[in-house]
Amino acid sequence: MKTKTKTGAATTLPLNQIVAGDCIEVMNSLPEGSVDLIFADPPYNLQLRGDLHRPDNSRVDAVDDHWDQFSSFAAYDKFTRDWLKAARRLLKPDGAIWVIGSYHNIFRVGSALQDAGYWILNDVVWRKANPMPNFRGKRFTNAHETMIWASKGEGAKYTFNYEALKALNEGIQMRSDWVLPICNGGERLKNENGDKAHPTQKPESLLHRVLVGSTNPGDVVLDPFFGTGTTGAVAKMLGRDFIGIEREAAYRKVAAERISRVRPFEKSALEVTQSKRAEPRVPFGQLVERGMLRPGEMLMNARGQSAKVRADGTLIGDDIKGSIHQVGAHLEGAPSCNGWTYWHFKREGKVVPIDVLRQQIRSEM
Amino acid sequence: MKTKTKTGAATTLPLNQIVAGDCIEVMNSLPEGSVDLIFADPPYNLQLRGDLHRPDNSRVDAVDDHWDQFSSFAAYDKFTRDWLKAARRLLKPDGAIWVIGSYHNIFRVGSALQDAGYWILNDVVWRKANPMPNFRGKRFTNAHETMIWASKGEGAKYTFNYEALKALNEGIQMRSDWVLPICNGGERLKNENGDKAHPTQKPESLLHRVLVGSTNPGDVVLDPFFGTGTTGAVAKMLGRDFIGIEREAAYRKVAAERISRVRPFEKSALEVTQSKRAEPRVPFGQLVERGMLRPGEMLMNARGQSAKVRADGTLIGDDIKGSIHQVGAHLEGAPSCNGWTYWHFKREGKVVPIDVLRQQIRSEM
DNA sequence: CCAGAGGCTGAATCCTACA
DNA sequence: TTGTAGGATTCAGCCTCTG
Repeated sequence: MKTKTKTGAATTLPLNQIVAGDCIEVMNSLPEGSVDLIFADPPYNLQLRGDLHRPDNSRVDAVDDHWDQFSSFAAYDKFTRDWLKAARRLLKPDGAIWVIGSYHNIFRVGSALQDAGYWILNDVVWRKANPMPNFRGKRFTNAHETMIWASKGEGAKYTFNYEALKALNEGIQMRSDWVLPICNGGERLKNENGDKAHPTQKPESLLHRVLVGSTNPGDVVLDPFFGTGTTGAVAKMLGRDFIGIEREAAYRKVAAERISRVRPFEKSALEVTQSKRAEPRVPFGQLVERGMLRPGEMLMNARGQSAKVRADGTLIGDDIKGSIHQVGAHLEGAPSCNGWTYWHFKREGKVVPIDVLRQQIRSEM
Repeated sequence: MKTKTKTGAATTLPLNQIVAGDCIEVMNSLPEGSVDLIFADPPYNLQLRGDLHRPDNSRVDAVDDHWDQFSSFAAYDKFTRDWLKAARRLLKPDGAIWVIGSYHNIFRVGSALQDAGYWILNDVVWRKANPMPNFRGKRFTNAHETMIWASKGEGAKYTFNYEALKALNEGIQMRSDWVLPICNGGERLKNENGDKAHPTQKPESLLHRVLVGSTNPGDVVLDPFFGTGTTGAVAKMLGRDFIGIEREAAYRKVAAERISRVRPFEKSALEVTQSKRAEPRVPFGQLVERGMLRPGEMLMNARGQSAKVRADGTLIGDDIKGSIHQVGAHLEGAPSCNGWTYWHFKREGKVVPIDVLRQQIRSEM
């Protein structure tokens, strides 16, 4: 994939590769507006507690000193603003971002997202089916993490495969709280010592839902904090291209091996339940032009009211003329109306919705 | 209750009263370090655009009240910082605060809490059992709100009634996600016209859990955005003292009447029992997300017919696609079909019903 | 009196292609 | 760019009404 930029940034995307380096520098080297989705699991243990260090590495001693506390948050905020800015430059106009975090950092991230111009679409709670208990009994079991899903800005388009997510949820629209188990068992990557390879490896089920819901096959998904590469592994399974950025060589190695073992799902299984909005538009007038309905013929609604079809594909009722939608909305006193399901015609004694005729035309297209 | 202050602020706490006025001014007039718990439900700054209609064309009654209008994030942030500062002054050294919000405002609130020196103990998610759906199918159902629980500062003491909460939760450690119904039915307060008295009344079950968990009988609980007084009503029931602050006379009136009707300490029957469904619903799609079945894998029925699993948890057969139940019903020519027992998959040469996988998921929940 | 159908409603940043 | 118009879109709980 090649792209021209005026900034002199690299013109080639390192698709399905893990790039070594600092994510801000790497993102700034990639072409503007070239990525469909960013999934980010940023670090949050940046000196927020315990031994506090200022950016210049001098130690902060007073733990309850407001100024020092603020300065450490300030360092984290700067880091957050910087990578979010670089990420936003990379996104296509209709791209989107997901960021995951816990109460330590998610409020900083959410505020920075809004300040950077992103437009929050949902916050989604990952409700862990099997979290670690709070052993000391001093707080609630920390049983969830928070994800923020945002478009590039107010009014920007974004991908949302509503029907696919509804199908994943047995026909009920997907909610903002997702119950999924944490990553353990065979999915949890181990290093040579048998220790876990990464402290916060995310489950593939989480990424599956994110990618099915907010990308399409062939989309480019970038993860600036790649870690052990869950994003890349699931992207490969689902026929999406990924770009991973990771500073630590050890993580890159584990991730590369992991992804090389992934077998993509076959292409036909990636086709997903489509929305009706994706169907081609059929003007009602075509039904008249094609002789499926005759000018002068009467259509009926469920209440027995009727309107007459005119040669130009409009309807005329007692006191109104207009499109099938307009006349229906008028009769119902409603702000809008789907004329296709509202109006019916008679054939061989049966009352049939005109949508049947639209389906017939679509099947011939 | 009398308290000395060096600021010249009032020396008497208006216990079990609803104070009229701006919450910042009122809080600054009260003695420093005099309150055990603050529960705050501040304006969410929703920024709604046009009207929204349900698919049946009825109009959604939006929260368009003047008190939720802010000109910018900066204005909202200043408001937040100001009331959080006044609140912190009021808290005893071992006091704590709860703030509830949605993604529109909670990230601003959380950052401001941290910047003001509060120490976040947990974020707690209220998972609504019956949220309003997303009518246009453009986002996830907004099915939760977030509460932040914070102590006065790092290392500060706070009240946490671990055992009481564990008892409330049928002997299991209370988690950071609470499933509770929204406030409707007889609990929802109405005005003379029969309209809801307040657009965002919180359920008593929510406050019950907060107060049982983080206060003791006789503690002073302050609510700076009192509204119709859920905090006061539950505090009275539970033998805590409350202080309400509310600008709007209409809300104060409704709240005062409500609280006067409350009889303290009928401890039973308040907590809405967790509808612990014996058999929680498991969407078939979860088997795919969790890697128990691969997209592209074939399922078989008893007659040897098969269908292919897709990435969104639907099946595709020779001439039909849909849920496991729909495709099964189609193949049988039956009006319905239990796909869980109808479909089988192969593992290690054996043919196993997919219901085995559902049982596995349920055992982990 | 009970069962079932039908109506109403809830903190919501809720459309988009084409002229 | 902006305006117009096609037409797609909902879950759970409680209340009222009807048979």
